[in-house]
Amino acid sequence: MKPYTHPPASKITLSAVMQALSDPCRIGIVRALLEADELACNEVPLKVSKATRSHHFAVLREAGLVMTRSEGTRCMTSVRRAEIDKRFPGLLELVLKERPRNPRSKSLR
Amino acid sequence: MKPYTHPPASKITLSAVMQALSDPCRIGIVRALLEADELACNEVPLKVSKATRSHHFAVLREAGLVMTRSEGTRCMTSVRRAEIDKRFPGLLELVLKERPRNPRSKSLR
DNA sequence: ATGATAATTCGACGATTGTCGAACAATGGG
DNA sequence: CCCATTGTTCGACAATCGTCGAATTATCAT
Repeated sequence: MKPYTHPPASKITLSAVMQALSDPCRIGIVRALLEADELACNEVPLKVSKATRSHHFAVLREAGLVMTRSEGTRCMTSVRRAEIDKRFPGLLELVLKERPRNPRSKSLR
Repeated sequence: MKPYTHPPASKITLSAVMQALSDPCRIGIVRALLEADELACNEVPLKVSKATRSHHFAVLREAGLVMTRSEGTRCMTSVRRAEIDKRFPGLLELVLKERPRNPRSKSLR
């Protein structure tokens, strides 16, 4: 099993969070997580390899935006909603409101 | 003189804005601008060269966060507050609330 | 045990980024 | 007209980033 590490809420910085959300792919991940509450890496529709997917999840995790617990062979990830809402009120609403620019594309980027 | 170009509000994307704010230096610029309403590049206290400073302002401008008008030899820059507030409500408040982390102070509150 | 499934780790790669000094351009003041 | 002030632009550089395939680890089901 993997010992996922998550920074404490007090260590989460605005710039790190912004950096994590600077990639449209990761914005899509966070939005999907917000809408589904909890998802395995697998279940987020992305057009990237699983290596890249894993990388994006790690970036979000290290920025403090998401929390991952491993369940069997899957890794269930969810947004640290309460903590983020408390520290950066309104931020997650921005992500939720952001609709993909291209109405043609169902999966993000 | 240079014709500063600014993207229309409709072209401003969340990821571009996040990317622009992913640098602590640029977060500092935006906060200073929010507090002062309008500033010349010169007047923002930064520890970087003027070339880098100019670069940061360009990034913020191209992301749609700020607006620059040239007045004499100075370039006066301000946050596009109304447009950003409308498109990304709450975002600028996050920047304003973010206090620079002082390593000396244990608990802010 | 064997195999299937899920995710991480490991190079590697091109692209982008933040930084700088130096050169350049535009303006206003004597 | 010269010159100081203010920004921009131009390489250049190291560092980081997003991406991938391949190898690896971990877990579950048979």
